[in-house]
This record gives sequence, structure tokens and C-alpha cells, in this order.
Amino acid sequence: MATLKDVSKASGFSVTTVSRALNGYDDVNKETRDKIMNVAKELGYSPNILARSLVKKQSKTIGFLVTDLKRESVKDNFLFETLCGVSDELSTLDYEFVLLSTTTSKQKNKTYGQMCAERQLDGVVIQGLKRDDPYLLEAIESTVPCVLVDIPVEGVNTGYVTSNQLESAKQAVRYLIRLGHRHIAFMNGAAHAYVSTVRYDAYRQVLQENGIEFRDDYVLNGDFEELASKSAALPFLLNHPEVTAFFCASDVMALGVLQATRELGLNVPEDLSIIGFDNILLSQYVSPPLTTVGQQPYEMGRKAASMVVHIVEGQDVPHEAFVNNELILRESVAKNRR
Amino acid sequence: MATLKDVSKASGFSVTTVSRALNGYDDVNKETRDKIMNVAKELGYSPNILARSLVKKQSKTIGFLVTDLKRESVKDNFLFETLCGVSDELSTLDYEFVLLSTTTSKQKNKTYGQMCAERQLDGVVIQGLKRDDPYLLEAIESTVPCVLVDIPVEGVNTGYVTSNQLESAKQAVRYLIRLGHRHIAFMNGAAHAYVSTVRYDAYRQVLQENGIEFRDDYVLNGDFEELASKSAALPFLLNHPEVTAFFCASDVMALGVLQATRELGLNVPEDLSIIGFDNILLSQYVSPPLTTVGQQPYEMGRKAASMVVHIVEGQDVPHEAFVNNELILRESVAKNRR
DNA sequence: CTTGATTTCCGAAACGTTTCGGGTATAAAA
DNA sequence: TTTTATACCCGAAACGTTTCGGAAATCAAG
Repeated sequence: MATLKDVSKASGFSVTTVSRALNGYDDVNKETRDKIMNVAKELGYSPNILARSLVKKQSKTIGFLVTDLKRESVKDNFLFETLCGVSDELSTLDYEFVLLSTTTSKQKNKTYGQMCAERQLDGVVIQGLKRDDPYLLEAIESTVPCVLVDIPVEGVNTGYVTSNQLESAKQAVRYLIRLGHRHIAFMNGAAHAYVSTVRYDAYRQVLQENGIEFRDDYVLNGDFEELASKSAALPFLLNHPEVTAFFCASDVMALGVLQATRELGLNVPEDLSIIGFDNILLSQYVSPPLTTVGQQPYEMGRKAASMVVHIVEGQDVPHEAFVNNELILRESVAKNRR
Repeated sequence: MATLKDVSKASGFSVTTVSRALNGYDDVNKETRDKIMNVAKELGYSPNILARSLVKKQSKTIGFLVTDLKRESVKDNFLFETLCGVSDELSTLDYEFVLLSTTTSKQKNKTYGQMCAERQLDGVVIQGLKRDDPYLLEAIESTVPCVLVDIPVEGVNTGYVTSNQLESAKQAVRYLIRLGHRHIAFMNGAAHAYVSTVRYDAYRQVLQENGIEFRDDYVLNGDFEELASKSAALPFLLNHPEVTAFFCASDVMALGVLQATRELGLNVPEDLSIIGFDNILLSQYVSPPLTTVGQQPYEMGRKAASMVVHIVEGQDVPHEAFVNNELILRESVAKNRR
């Protein structure tokens, strides 16, 4: 591959001048610039990004950090969508994009700081770390800018993009109540996930504001998994024929509840209304199509990417961004007839 | 961040020795190696990959090249799954992974070769390029190793991984015939896609081997899109009440056909049997669940990644790999009752 | 005591850039 | 004419590694 030196020799100008010409500095004659440009094109020169990054001490690449990107992640189009958003935005901003997938075992070998330092990452966007993940703490302390999606922690070098989680969750529960449901169960996800706690809060608050007694035994744990959710819902539905609606902290868990109803011979939405969260691809194809509150991961990815490069480039931008969720009405919810 | 020089100063040994110690060369005393190791750990040293790559002229990173990774790709879990496979395998092989998403407009600015040279990519795995994509030709000519998924082109530096496309497609059509279907339509994808041509071939061959006349007007074009497929199927089904089965070159197109049947008030599989291709996530959740031939993109990704690093490292490995497709029987196909 | 081998270390060059601090003309101003 | 400004160019150092070639010290053998 042609290097600067090659272009220098072939054009008769010094390496310095060639570099400056190619980079658009204005202290080089129009004529010689053209000459150099031509030679460069002829030789098929393209700059070695590694060398450049080395001296400039910035790589123009952003890392996208996810945990446990493996076979199972495949169901998770949320992850994929934000990835697409990040990639898209970054490519328009002319930044590179490397995918960093960590596992707990890997974290022992390499700290977050090392990971960034090794590749000279300019910034990173982080998605799906647990709240107590050591990498998360490191990331927040670190001097390399990062923005978190769905984890609201702000700092000098840290921003986040999230959605109106609480409001949209409340909206969902209110919707159920407006349709006459009084006995509403809640399928919670992993307790240490941020989104879990706010959806839980939304559930409790709306119950309270409507004068409905909160019952501890109405909240189950589905661990964000279809199977776990189903297993939890099965005995619950048997023991609690009075509940007419289920608010689930994620669509996959809603799917689990749906399966449970099938096994019990219950009809959705006649016997049980179900609301999910996420608007995953499946939710509109399942039968009945799932009423759910939809996130916009692609948008979040884009905003996160955009924010992180703005921070990197020292621009004074807000370190938080929101994208709106919205309740998507489909067919898994009906009026309470009892 | 601590550099080699820092460790050198702190430990009292030369940069050379420190480098050799840390890299496990055997011409350094056990004692001094330990000392150096300790100092390095204390200082939190980690090597600058950029600098290393620069001098070693290899970056230990593999590119994953896809076209048009954007909002719409989101439905495409095939892409995502191979991505997961690639990422997974690469991380166990201790290689980096950068995502390269190209668009036709971008290709004008930068050739494939430049793209590789800039980042000093050691190799690339390519997915989803059209057969006539200029990048594809460049890639094959290029000296940087690449392996293609689902595009069988072999070369010195080029390998591919594909599945038993033809056989599995044939199997699907044979299955329909065995169930008594004689009027079988074929929903084709984009004509220039490799997979399209082989599925088309499979269709024709099996028809012939069973003495069924091939009819030109029985093959439609759905362009691998749900909507296009639906629009094509709608008038076709009206005009051809005699066809009892549809073989679709992809699941998304099968979904399109399915929608068309709904609109026409036809029942699947009683009035029309449908077979798809890909086993996308949706196919098992749709109603009725789709009979389809399943690919294993995750496996393909892994094998592709593995092959490319083997080629990069000069090992003498086969430049082709297969992963098996299999016909997945679900509920969108029934015996022909007419 | 010499010679030769072995062990352990290091200086310096190289990778391909960018950039700092000039330098040399030529033109404009005094 | 001399000074000052301007336009254009370049040498050399730096970024953080690896590696080539050799040097010094130690040890075994002759």
C-alpha cells in the first residue's frame, strides 16, 4: 500500500507538505496541492488510520459495549436495533465503530480502562449492563466519555439516553384501570435492572392514585425470560382467579404469561388482559397481537452515538436525551366484564 | 496511560527487555521477568494495540462487511445472528471485530481495498452483498483474506461458508409434492441474489423429476420483502385458484403470502400450503406457525470467522465450509385434499 | 589462560503519520 | 534601499511498539 513517503517521492514534495496538502491546510499552493492530489490518487494512497491515531492520540472510533452477546441474544432485537442506530449515526459522523462484548469472565482479565486504552477508544456507548456491573462503575469514573442507554447516570464525561420510562409505564397501568380492571398483577424482571425498578414504581403509584390496594403477592418475578415468566404465571393464575389483567415489564415475559394462559385454557383478552413492554418484533405477530408500550431503540442508539461524539469533541451538549415511548394498542387487552 | 517506557523507567530495564519480557520471549531472566511483570501490573500497563499493529503490520482485527445496515435491517435476525456468531468466535480467537456497513453511495468514495488498508484489516467476512456488487469483485481480487457467507466463490485468499442450499430447497418442494400438491407456485426473491437462483433451480428440478410441468406464470417476484410479496400474491391467488401450495424463497415473503391469504379469506393450510425459507424468529410465532427450511446463521458466522483467521494465519484449511439446513415442520402445510 | 558457547540484556531503527518550529523566497511597505 | 509581511515549503521529532544485531558477562571446555 502506498504511504505518504511514496507520494512524497513521486511528487517531489516533502512528506510534510504532502501531508498538509492532503489534509487541506491552507499553507500550500493550489498548484502543488493539485499535483499532490493527483499523484496520491494515482498511487491509490489512503492514510493509515493506525499511524494517524497513534500520533493524534485519538482514534475516531467509538466502542459499543454490550454484555454477553451470544447465541441467546438473538431474540433480543432491542439490542440489534440500538446497534443499527449507533452504527448508522456513527457512519454519518465519520467515526469507526467497534463492537465490544464482555462477559464476566473476561472482565477479570481486563479492566474497562484497559479496554479503552488499548484501542484508544475516543468514547463508548454502553447498553445492557447490570446496575452493579463493575464495568459500569469504572465507566463512570473513567475519563473516556461514555453514554449509557437506559441507565440514567450523569457525569462530566458521562451522559445517557433513556425514554420516558415512568410515564409510559404508568400510562399502561392507567389504561388497564380505565378499562375496569382492579386486580392487576405485575410481572417483574431482574430486580437489579434499572428498568425493572421504574416499572415497578409506576405500577405501585398508579394503583395508589386510583385507590387500589397494592398486594405483595401480585408481583411475580419472570427474570426477563419467557420460560421463567410462564412458570411463575402458571401457579399464580390458578391461585388467583380474581386477577383479570397482567402488566409485564417486558414483552418476552408477556409472551410467557400468554403461554401460561394457553396451557390453562384461558382466553386472551376475554379472561385475562395482558400488556407488555418493549414492542419487540414478535409482539405484533403473536396471537393475539400484544398491546405493549413501545420503545424506539434505533432512535436511542442514534442519539447515544451522536451524544458521545459531541462530548468527545468537546461540544457543550446536554448530557441527557429522551426518546418517547408510546402505548401501542393491539388486541391483548379488553374491558373487564366481571 | 502507562507505556512501555514508563515500565522501563520504573523497573530499571530497557524498553526492549520490558517488551520481550511481557511478550514471553525466553531470552530474559526469570527473575527480571517477574520484576517487570509486577511493575507493569502496578502501573496498570496495557499495550497500545495501535502502535503494535503499526509495526507488526497486522492489526488482529477482522471486519464484518454488510450492506445497508440501517433501520430496516432490524427485521433481519439472520444478519444479527451471523453477527453474533462472528463476534463470539472472534473473541475466543482473540481478534478484534469492527463492523463495516457500506452503502452504494459510500462505495464511490472509498474502494474496498482502501477500506481494508486504512484500518489494516487482517481479514474480512462478508455477508449479504449482491452478486454484482463492485465490492465483491474487489474483495475476491484483493490480497486480504475474506470469507463470504452464502456466496460460494473460492480463491487463494477467499473462502466461503454456505449451507446445503440446493438440497434443502429441493427437500421442501419434494415435501409438498409428497403431500399431493401438483400446482405449486414459487415466490422468488431478487433475481441477482445467489440464494434466489439456487432456490429457483431446486424448484424447477424437483418439478421436473416428478413429471410436473413447469409454468412460467407460477413464479412470482417478492423481492425478499413482505409487502412486495403480498402485492404479488394477491392477484395471483385470485387468478389461479388451482394452486394449492406456495414455496417461498424466504420467510418474510412467506409472511407476505400469508397476509394475502388472510385478505382473501383463504385458510392456511387448508386452502393453501405455504413453505418458507430461513426460519426467522417470527416464523414460529405467526399463526399458523410456518413450515420452513431453517438455516443456522449463528453457526455460519462462527465458521466464517474461524476460517478467515485460519487463512490469515497461513494455516492450510479448507476454503469452504457447510452447515446443514433442515426442513422444520410446523403447521402451514397440509395434505392436498382436492 | 584461551576459546567458544550460552545467557541476558540493550541501542537503534523502523512502522506511517502529524506537527512544531523554523526557513527561503517574493511582494508590499517604509 | 531596507524592513516587514506573506506565501509556501521542509527537517526533525514525536506517538508506542517490535525487532535486528550485537555486547557484556558468565561458564564450560580445551
